[in-house]
Amino acid sequence: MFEFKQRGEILEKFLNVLKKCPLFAGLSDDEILTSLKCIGAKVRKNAKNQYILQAGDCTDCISLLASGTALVIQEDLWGNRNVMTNLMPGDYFAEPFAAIPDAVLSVSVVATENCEIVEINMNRLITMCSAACSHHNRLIKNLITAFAQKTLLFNEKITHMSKRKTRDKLLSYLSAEAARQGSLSFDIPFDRQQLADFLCVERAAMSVELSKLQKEGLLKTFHSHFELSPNATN
Amino acid sequence: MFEFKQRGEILEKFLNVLKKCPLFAGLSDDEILTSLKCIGAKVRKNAKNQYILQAGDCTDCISLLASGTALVIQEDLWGNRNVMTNLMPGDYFAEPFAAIPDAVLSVSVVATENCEIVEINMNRLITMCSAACSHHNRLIKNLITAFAQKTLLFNEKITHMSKRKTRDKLLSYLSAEAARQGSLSFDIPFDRQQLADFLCVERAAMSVELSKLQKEGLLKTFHSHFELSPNATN
DNA sequence: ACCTCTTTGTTTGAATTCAAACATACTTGC
DNA sequence: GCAAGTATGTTTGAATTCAAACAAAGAGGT
Repeated sequence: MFEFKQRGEILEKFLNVLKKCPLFAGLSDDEILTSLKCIGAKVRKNAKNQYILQAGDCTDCISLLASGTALVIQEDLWGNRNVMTNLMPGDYFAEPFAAIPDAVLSVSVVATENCEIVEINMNRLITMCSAACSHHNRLIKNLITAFAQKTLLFNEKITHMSKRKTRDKLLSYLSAEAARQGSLSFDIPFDRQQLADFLCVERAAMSVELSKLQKEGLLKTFHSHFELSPNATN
Repeated sequence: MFEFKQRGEILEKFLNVLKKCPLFAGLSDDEILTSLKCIGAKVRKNAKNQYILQAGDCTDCISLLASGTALVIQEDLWGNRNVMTNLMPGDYFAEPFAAIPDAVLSVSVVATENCEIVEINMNRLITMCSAACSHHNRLIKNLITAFAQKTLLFNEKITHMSKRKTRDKLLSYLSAEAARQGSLSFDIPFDRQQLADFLCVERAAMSVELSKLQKEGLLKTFHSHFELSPNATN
């Protein structure tokens, strides 16, 4: 754990990722680094399979995934796992819990690869600094947009989950993913078990449906790669 | 449709509701009215069963429900209805779509009673007014908190929906509602069909489960009133 | 009071999903 | 190269849900 005290190699490394994060949209490289210093961002690392955050924890920081991949999950007492979202470099998480004082995490975050995380204190982010730096305004607007986009993402997940049949959940998710990536040929960020946990169905039943869909010619898939036939989205 | 040009009877009528809205937390009555004028809030009315907003629409306004009740729903081509949330006076909606330029509504909002709605332009809300009124800062912080709470609300819904069995979905939702209302005896804002659409199950199957739960002594219910037995939350 | 419409609970057979196996291919580490 | 572990697809019977129909109770209007 260290602070962004000065601009060094390690900051440069993250800059390319942070630039892609909607939180820093419209800011120059220098403004991003100045902001991180102004806000007092910190870096932490987590090894693969470690919990980055655990349900029951409290946090007042919005976390940015700088490298690696992770999953936001919910686990119940019987070991059932619900995958809320996947996290890629540039994604942020824990922001709603950080924005509400003393909110207890209802989800856990698990590293699926070795991860580096930039933590930004939410209070310092939304409280105007005394210097009233000009980009701070921009940051706050970006934060609102980021929240809105996360809400839409959950909206989408609910849309998929609201379908009654495994087949329809799959097609709903895969169509949305194709739309997001702008191509009928795309990779998903899940393996089979994770996809099943994301859609809240049995992996076995899902495998059966994927096989059927392939036999019917609606799609082709190999591991995490999918190719939808143009009429699969009807 | 009219604007908040001056403080009049009609504003007073809404004030009691708006005061309860987290968006205006920490603002005095006068500050709320000043803000609404500053931002240029407008009022619209919708009769029961009318669409307040429809999927496919665009809006740049966050909407506050001032009176009446409504449902945020998704409908697919086959008439399947997914109830995203219910809306009570003081609740707000459409805010993620208003916060993202040109975002198309993926949900509809239907009045379940006659409704009055206060519409607030999102751009004017998040853009500092030239007067830089002191409460504007507070409003923006409130907006961020409001977004965060909405995200947690969707999180909860996903938690309920992620349960595989109707019974578990019911218990998950009812326990959460009891916790929210701070009592094992409470009313829900849904009738049976709406609750089924909220949990994404068949009303018939849900009715059967509710009967079973009553026979097992885990709860009592009559219409929208529920009483959980203390061991129902295990 | 009467009729109609709405809401809720119940029943039934068909369709779907669950849950637990198992087989196969592929990785990973030694 | 080999062994152990992981990921994926398949199969099976049991459990659950769907979908449609119907009955009963209640609300609302005339």
